[in-house]
Amino acid sequence: MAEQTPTVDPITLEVVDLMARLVGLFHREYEEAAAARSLTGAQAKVLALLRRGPMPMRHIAQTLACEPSNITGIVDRLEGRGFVTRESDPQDRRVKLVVATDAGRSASAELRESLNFAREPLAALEGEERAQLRDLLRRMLDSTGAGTGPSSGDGGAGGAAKAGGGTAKAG
Amino acid sequence: MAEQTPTVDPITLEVVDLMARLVGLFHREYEEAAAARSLTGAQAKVLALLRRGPMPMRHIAQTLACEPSNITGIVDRLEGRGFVTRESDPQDRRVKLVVATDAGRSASAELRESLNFAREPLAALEGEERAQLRDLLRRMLDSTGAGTGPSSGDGGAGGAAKAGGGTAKAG
DNA sequence: GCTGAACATTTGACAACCTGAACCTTTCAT
DNA sequence: ATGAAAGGTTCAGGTTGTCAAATGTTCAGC
Repeated sequence: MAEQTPTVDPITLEVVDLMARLVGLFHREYEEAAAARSLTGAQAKVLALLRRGPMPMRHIAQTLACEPSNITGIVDRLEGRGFVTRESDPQDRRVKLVVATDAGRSASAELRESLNFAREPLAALEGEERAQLRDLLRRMLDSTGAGTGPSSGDGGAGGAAKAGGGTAKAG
Repeated sequence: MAEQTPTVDPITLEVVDLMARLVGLFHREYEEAAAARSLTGAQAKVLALLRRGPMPMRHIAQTLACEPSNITGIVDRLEGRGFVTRESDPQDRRVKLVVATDAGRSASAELRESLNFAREPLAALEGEERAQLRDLLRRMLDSTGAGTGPSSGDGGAGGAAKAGGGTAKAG
């Protein structure tokens, strides 16, 4: 906090700007792909998380950066459609493990494969450039220690964060 | 559908994965920064769009990829807090131009500057590497024709897309 | 000039997402 | 055994988003 950065590197600013547009693109693609399978974005994210195996609700909430009470509803709807089931953890009966059903797994897999995001914009780069990009991104992410865990797997379009009723009080 | 792409370039896959994590990070940061100023993500996005000048509601809806009726509500709340005003376009009285007030402009500017995302992960890169990253991202985005227009300016974290009631019918 | 199609915005109903506080059950330390 | 702590759920309340049906405005064609 002691450091004053009144004017940021102009290149940095532009990168942030590009990133914002990329985020927009990615987010849109993801929601559309989910909607095409009658899933909402949030439901798809949870389902994607479950591809690695059963997971306690609390862990889901942490990964998605939202309140646990929120997950309850999402899992309710997912369960109502037969995409997941709740099983209580024999180790700790407070915990409920959310498990993807076959339908859930295959829906998530389909969704992941339908994500054209990879092919479209990335096709504009040469092989070596892609490797360059990969290295740069990797270094950025490593620096933040933003590891959700093992990386490859979910195509989750990102965290949820505080937005709703709380701080923002409208007229 | 005719094209078979069973196995994508492994580097591409990894880039997509890294991108997804980055998108998540960015998204979260953006929402947090907005919440810190008592704004929701959607409100911040609209405000960011308005940094370039007044804009018809219809255009806002197009840029954010959502229904115009949705914008009505967001602008309502923004207006209720004195961040924007509605003025009818003298050229076409059907159109309402949304204009950011001084408060709105400065809130958006503050938000933009508070985005630590730039400093944190981007600090891990050298100056030249940042330029490299910028060029690569630029090429990716140009290829998709995802130009909202002149690029630099808004920090809008992206589109909205279908999520709600429509296709997803819960139990 | 008048009529009707097309457009921009709004309204209302409804579903999903999200937070925050209160509550229940289970676990664990004392 | 008792009480604090943790995992989930429920409930109330606000925001975002969709869709369908208004309302007001513009524009083409007659």
